[in-house]
Amino acid sequence: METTRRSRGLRGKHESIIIHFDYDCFYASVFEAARPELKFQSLGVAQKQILVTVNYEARRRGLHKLQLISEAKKICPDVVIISGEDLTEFRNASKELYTFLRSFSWNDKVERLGFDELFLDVSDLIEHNFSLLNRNDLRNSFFCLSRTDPTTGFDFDASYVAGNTWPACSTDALLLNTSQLDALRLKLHLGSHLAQFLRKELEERKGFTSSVGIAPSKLLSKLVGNLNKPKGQTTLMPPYDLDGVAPSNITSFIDEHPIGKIPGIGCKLARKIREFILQEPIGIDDELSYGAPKKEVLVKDVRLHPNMNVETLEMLLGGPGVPRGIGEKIWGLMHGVDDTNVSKARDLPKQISIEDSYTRLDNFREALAELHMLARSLINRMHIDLLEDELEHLSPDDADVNVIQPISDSILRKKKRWLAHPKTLRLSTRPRPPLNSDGARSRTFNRISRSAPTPNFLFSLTEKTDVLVERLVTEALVPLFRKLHPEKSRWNLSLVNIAVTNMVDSASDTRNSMGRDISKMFKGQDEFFRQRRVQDRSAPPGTYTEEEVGREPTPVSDIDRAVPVAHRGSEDILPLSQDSTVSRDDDEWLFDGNTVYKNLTFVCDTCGATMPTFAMLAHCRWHLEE
DNA sequence: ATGTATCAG
DNA sequence: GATTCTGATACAT
Repeated sequence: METTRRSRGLRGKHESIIIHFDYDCFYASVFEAARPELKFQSLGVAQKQILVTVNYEARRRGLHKLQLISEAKKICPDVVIISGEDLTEFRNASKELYTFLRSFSWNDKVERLGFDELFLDVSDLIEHNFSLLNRNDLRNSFFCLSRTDPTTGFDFDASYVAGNTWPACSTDALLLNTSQLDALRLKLHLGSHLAQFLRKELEERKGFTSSVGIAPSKLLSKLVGNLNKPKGQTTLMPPYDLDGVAPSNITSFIDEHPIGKIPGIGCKLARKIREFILQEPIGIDDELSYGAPKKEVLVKDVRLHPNMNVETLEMLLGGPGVPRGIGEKIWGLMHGVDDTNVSKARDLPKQISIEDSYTRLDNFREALAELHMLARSLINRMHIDLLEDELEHLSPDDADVNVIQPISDSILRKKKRWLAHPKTLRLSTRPRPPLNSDGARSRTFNRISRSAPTPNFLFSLTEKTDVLVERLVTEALVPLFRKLHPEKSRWNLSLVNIAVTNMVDSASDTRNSMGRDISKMFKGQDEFFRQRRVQDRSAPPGTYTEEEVGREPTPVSDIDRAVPVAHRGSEDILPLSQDSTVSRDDDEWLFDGNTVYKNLTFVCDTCGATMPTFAMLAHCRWHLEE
C-alpha cells in the first residue's frame, strides 16, 4: 500500500464526488425555525456560562461561538439568550435533516458528523447523470434523481459550476469551449448543481440553510465548504494531479491552512507538530493570549520542512493513545489525501450518553439527586432512540377485542420492541483539577469511568419509569459511583456522565435483516460450532448436520422437546431479569428478538417453531424465501 | 470487557 | 487548553 502510493507520488484517487453539508449556526437555526421573529435579533444559545452558538445577526454585532455570556452581554446588551442544555430539539432536527438528505442517496453512503454536518457520497448519481449528458447541448441538461423514474429530477445548465469555485475565477468565462470540459470537470459541474438543488430543497422544505463543499474526498469537501459561509457552496476545481510538474489545486488549496485546521489533526497533534516546526515549546496559554501573538504554522511549512517525512511524523506523533500509522495518515492529510469512505447510514446510535456539569458537586446527597436526573433522562433517551412500534400478528384466539384492529384478514396489535440492546452501562465523572502547587503533577486524564453490564431490568416495558430510575440508580449507578469515589467526601466533581454503550442491534425488520444478523452471530461463535460439531455426528434423524445448514431451506420444529422454553420475543428476558433465583445471562444469548439458549434450543419469532440452534440459519432462510 | 485518550461539532 | 453536551473510534489491558 505504502509503496504503491509512493511510487505514484501520493496521488489520490479522484473517482468520488463527495458533498459536505454544514447547517448554518445549527442550534440557533433550530430556535429560529420555531420562532421566526428571532431571526432579526441577536440570538445566543447557552450551555452553562457560555454561548455555544450565536446566529449571524449576533455575529454582525461582534459575538462569536464559545463566548462567555458575561462577555457577550457587555458587547451586545440586547442579545437574546436561550438555554440549549437540553439537546432534544437539536437531535430531532438533526435526524430529520439527515433522513431528508438520505432520501436522495442511491448508495446510502450518508455519514453524520455531529448534529450539524453530514457527508454524501454521490458518485453513483453523478456517474449516472454523466452518462446521460448531451455534450452538444450542456445548457439544457436534466439531472435525474431517481434510478427508476427518468422523469424525476431537475433542469440545469451543465456548462458551468453552480455556486462558488476554488480557485475563484476558473470557470464561467473559460469554459464555454466544450473541449475543455474533461470528465472530472463535468462531474464536478454535476455535483455542484446537485448540491445547489439539495441546499434549496433543504431550505424550502425544512427551513434550514447550509454551507456546502463539493470535492473528491471527505477531507477536501469539508475544507472547501468553509470558504463561503453562510448559505454558500464551493467546488474544488481541478487539476488535482499531485505527482507531476503540473500545479495541483489540491496542494495549493491545502497548503495555506494552519496545520491544526485540518480535520484529523486536533489540538494535541497540532501542538506537537507546531513545536517541532518552531523548535520551541508552546505555552499553555497559547492562543489569543496577551503578549505573544500566535505564530501560525501552515501545512506548507510542515510539508516542505527539510526533515519532514512519514517516519519523522510517526516518531513525533506516536505514543500512548495515538493510533499506529499516524505518520502516514497525517502525511497524507497534508497532501490532501484522504482515502476514508463515507460510511453507510445507520439508524441506531452506537452509544447514548447524558451528562451535566457543575461548579460544585462534593457531597453524596447532591450526587444522588443528579444521578436520578441523569438516569431519568437516559431511560427516556433509550425509549426514544431504541424502541419502535411493532405490529404484532395475533391469532384470533389470542385476540383481545379491546386492543386489536382487524386489517384485511390479519389481526394486528401495537407493541413496543427494542431495536437494540446496549450491553454496557458506564458512569463517568470529571474530578475538579486536583489543586497542586508542587510535587505531584495532575494527571493528563480529564474523565474517569467505571462500567458494568447493563442490568436487564432496564429493558422492561412494563415497569413504570419511576421504578426503573430508582433501580438504575440504587442497583447500578451508586455501586459504580462508589467504585469511582470510595472516599466519603474528598471529591469535588465538575461533571457527571452516564452512558449505555456496546449496542447490539436487533433486526429492524425480521425479513430483511435476519439473515445478515445470523451470519454475524455465527461468525463470532467458533466455540459454539466446535461443540455442536461433536454432537452433529450423532444427530437424530430429521435434524441437520452442519454442512446442511445453509443449503437445506426446510424448517425443523420441536426437536429439543426436553428443554423447556420459557420465553419468546424481545421482551423475553424481562421475567428472568426480575427473578433473582434463576441463573441467567450465562445461559442465554439475546438475539434478533429471539431468545437463544446456547447449545439448546432456538425459538423462531416468526412461526414459533422450536429447533436446535444449528438449524436456525436454514430455518430463517426458509422464511425469507417464503 | 474495561478504562483512557483523541478526534469531531 | 478550557469552557458545553455529546458521539465515534482506537489503544492498552
